[in-house]
Formats: sequence, C-alpha cells, structure tokens
Amino acid sequence: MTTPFVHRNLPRLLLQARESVMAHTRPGLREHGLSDQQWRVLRVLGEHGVVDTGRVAREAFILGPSLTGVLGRMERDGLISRTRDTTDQRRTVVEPTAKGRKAVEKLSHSIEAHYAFMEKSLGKQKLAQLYTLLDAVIELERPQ
Amino acid sequence: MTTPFVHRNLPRLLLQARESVMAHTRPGLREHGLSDQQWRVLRVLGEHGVVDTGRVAREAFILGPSLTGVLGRMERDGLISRTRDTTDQRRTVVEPTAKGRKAVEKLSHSIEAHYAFMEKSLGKQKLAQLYTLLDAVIELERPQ
DNA sequence: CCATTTCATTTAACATGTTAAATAACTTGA
DNA sequence: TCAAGTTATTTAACATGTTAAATGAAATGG
Repeated sequence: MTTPFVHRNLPRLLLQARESVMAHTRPGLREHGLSDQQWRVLRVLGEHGVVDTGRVAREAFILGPSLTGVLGRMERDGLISRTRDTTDQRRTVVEPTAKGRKAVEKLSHSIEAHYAFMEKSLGKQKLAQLYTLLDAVIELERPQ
Repeated sequence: MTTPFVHRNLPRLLLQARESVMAHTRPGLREHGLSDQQWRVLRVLGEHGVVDTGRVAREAFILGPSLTGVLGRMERDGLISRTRDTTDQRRTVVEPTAKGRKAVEKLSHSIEAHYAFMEKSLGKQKLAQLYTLLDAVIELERPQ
C-alpha cells in the first residue's frame, strides 16, 4: 500500500497557523492570568458590554457546557459577573468587572499592534486575502 | 470606552475554518469510531508505517501528555500496537494494526474526495493560495 | 388555563489540552 | 566507570472540548 495522501493537510495547517498567531498573544494573556478561552469571552464583552450566555458562546466559539465552566472560573477570579435576565429567567447575562474591562483595555492595544506587525511583515493585501479565503472555506460547508 | 478592536479576529477565523473543514470529515471518522486526534495519529502512521511517539506528537500536532492518553485508548480499541524501541529503550514505537490500516485506507479515499470537492468549488488556485498564506503566517512566528 | 412543546442553560461522563514535575534511559566528560 | 547532564515519555492536576441527558423557564395550541 502506497501513501494514500496527495493533498496538504488543511485542518492541521489551520491549527498550526492558529497556534502560530496565539504564540504571540499568549504571553500577554498569561500576564493577566487569562486562558485563551477567557480572553475570547472578554473580547466579546469588550465589544458588546453586556451579553447573554448564548451570544457569548456563539461569538467566542465556545460550546455551552464548556462555557459554563469558563464563566464559573472567570467569576471566581473576579473578571465577570453573572445575573439572570429579568425578562427571561432562562437566560444568564454576563458583564465584565472593572478588572475584566481593564484587562481588555490593555490587551487590545498589544493585540492591535500585533496585527499591525502582521500587516507590515506579511503585507496588508495578503492578510486581507487570507481573511477572504478563510471566509470562503467557512461558507463552503454552511448548512442549508 | 469605544470598541477597541479594529481588525478581524484571525485566531477565531482560523478556528472556524478548521471546524468547517472538519464538519465534513467527522461523520466518516465517527463511523469508524475515531476521534479527531485518533485520526491524526492514524494518518501519520499511514504515511510512515512505524513511527516513534515523538514523531507522532510532532506530526499529529498533539502534545506528549495528551498523546499518552490517545495512544492508550487506541491500543485498547485495537487500532495500534506499542512496543519499546530495542536500540533506545526510552522511545516507544507505534504501529497500526490491520484494523487501523483498514480505517486509513477507507477514510483516505473520502478525504481526498473532499479535497477534490474543495478544489472544484473554491478553485484549485485559491486553495493553493490559502496553503501559501497559511505557511507564511506560520513562518512569521517561528522561533530563531 | 393547562398540558405539551420549545428554548437556554447546566450537569454528567468521558476525551483532550496544558503546564510542571517525576521517571527512566541514554550521553558525556572527568 | 561513574556522576552529572540530557532526552523521551509518563504522571498529576487542572482547564477545556464534546455529546447526551436533565433542569427549569418561556411559548403555544387546544
């Protein structure tokens, strides 16, 4: 039996690229005591202020059950607060604390600087091209 | 405080693209009782036959401690066998069983078919372009 | 108005990711 | 040759991913 693979390994390549980008961001996150996932949550909160859990899950790309734990630890660490939605008691509403907002404020600057670095070293066009191609790949398998 | 983010969220985009591709592959893997990681291991074994754990870890992009568990369950499920390297007793050598090889054989076909589909719907050039851009991003942060 | 259905989140059980420390086997230099 | 350093893998402890089932609160139709 010969090697049955002809093409590059796309999932692995995507995983590796992601790791490569995060390798740059992670040290900053860790300085603030944040995991990757906690940062994703904070980023969503930084964009929208007060958000229900469902939306956090969608935008941070974290599954519900996983998010339950993440939010629990973030609350424990004083990064967010959770309350029940008064109009719909099924929903949980999440809000960053002052500490959480401060982390977003500081980290967002260094992350934007990283994008500037990538635009410079890779080329602004190529980066835009990458976004477009990734969007296209995502669109390929969209259900319905 | 205004929204502090200007750029697209590249790590999230990469994660989403990966999920999108895997969404197509996963059902086939599950039919064979394979997790994503188990498939990555089998793919490496399909490419090299007999490999030591360290190389599996590198090529399947799985950290050592994580791999220990994955290989344990794969051995339990009759997909691989493990032996000590005779010349260097520190190393563990991994080999696919007949069952494991059969899974690689079958799945590699449907996965190659998926690449054909992506080349057709996205364009062969664009896919190649995506590979190139991802390689460039990976190269950006290479240490040393 | 209430039984049924739908929806949002959590719990449970197991697999995997991640870092640090432990183990065990090689390697090296005095 | 042997103590010290290095390398490969595993163990430990905790965080996260993943699927199915449970819980509890709207919504809906008869």
